[in-house]
Amino acid sequence: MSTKERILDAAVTLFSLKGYDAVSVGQIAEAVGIKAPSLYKHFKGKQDIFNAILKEMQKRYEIQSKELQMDGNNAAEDAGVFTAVSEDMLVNMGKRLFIYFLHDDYVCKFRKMLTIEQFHNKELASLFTKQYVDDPLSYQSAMLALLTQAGVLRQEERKIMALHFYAPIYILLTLCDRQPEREEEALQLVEQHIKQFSRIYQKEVRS
Amino acid sequence: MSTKERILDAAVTLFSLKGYDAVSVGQIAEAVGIKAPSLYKHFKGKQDIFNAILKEMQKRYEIQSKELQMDGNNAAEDAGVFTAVSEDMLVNMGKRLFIYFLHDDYVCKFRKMLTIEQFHNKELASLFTKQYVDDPLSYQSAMLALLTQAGVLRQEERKIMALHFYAPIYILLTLCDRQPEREEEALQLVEQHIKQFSRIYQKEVRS
DNA sequence: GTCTATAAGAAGATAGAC
DNA sequence: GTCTATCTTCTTATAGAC
Repeated sequence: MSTKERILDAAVTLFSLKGYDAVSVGQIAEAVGIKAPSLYKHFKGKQDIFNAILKEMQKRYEIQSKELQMDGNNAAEDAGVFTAVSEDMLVNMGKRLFIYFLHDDYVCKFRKMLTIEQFHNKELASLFTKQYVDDPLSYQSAMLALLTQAGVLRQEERKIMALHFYAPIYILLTLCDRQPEREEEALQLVEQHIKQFSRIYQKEVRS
Repeated sequence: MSTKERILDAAVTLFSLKGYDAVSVGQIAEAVGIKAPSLYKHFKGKQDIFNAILKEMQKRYEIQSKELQMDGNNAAEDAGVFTAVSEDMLVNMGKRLFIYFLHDDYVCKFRKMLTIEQFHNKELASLFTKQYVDDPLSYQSAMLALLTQAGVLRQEERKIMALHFYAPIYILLTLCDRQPEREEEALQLVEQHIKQFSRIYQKEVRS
């Protein structure tokens, strides 16, 4: 790992814990194992480091989006076939999403950093909403629409259905960001949530 | 309004926008219309101002909790009577909760401040979770249990049911904190969400 | 690319006049 | 209770030696 990368890594770690303003260039340098002035050979300044993190993260996000969409298309194709096991499919999908978002080191730190900095300017606010609200909702919406068309789930408003699927996962994820000691509890709730979600949205079998 | 109160007001406004570390004592003083050293006649220091905001907000929260519980008990008693209009009752309750949380000036600023500072220490993390996750969930859970017992809603896991009711409201609330321009859209989604929530959780009338 | 030395400014906080 | 003046420390950033 190059020094430039190590600086970004140390910076995102500190920013995710204390926020941009509470972290000094000296602290970043110390975490890397160099002195503050050496850092200016790699970046123009503190803001430049922050921008580099943003740029790097957006690059990773785009790559990850494409991969997820591929998985999604596969999962969606599966949905048509395995109508019976749709609950397990949803549970696995949800848990996988949850664990990935929670345990991927860079993703996790970046999310915390954005959480702290989201009110700082409009671009950061938009970025947060895009990555953690709009994109997940539109992705889940598309997936759930396929399950509806396949006749597995009830015909309900798609967007709201996606909200019912994603919002509980989101609130539990942000809970874990804040209190990692409650991760096990949260993971169980995610599982329970999805099971109950598929139960209540299932097409009723006449009793 | 006393100078002490005006300092707290200016401080919470600035903290909710930029976070504790990005705000200087001088900026707070300027917002109040005094010079920085004058501020030290009212508070021991910057941290003391922050603590006072915290204390004040917890006082208000406890008062508000008691009031809400009273409303809740009333609403719950109503629930047994008006089984037919339970959907409207839920919609009104949800929208009222949403609008109160979103438009009460101090509540709103304090929530943003806590959002920014939640990772700073364990007490702030616990406080955030209590006020915006655990307490609302346990309150909603109690209310929904009464609707279940009254035979209006299906018998499902209470905690998850509360999560399905509250999580969408929570995610839309945090969206509005970040992007107030999307408030109208969010409010419509809240309404749609609750209507769909009561539809899918309703005891099925045999077709 | 790393270091030491250092500039230039802002920060939190105190002393003491009024 | 407010002010000016001041202290000390920390901050970002640069200059220049190695």
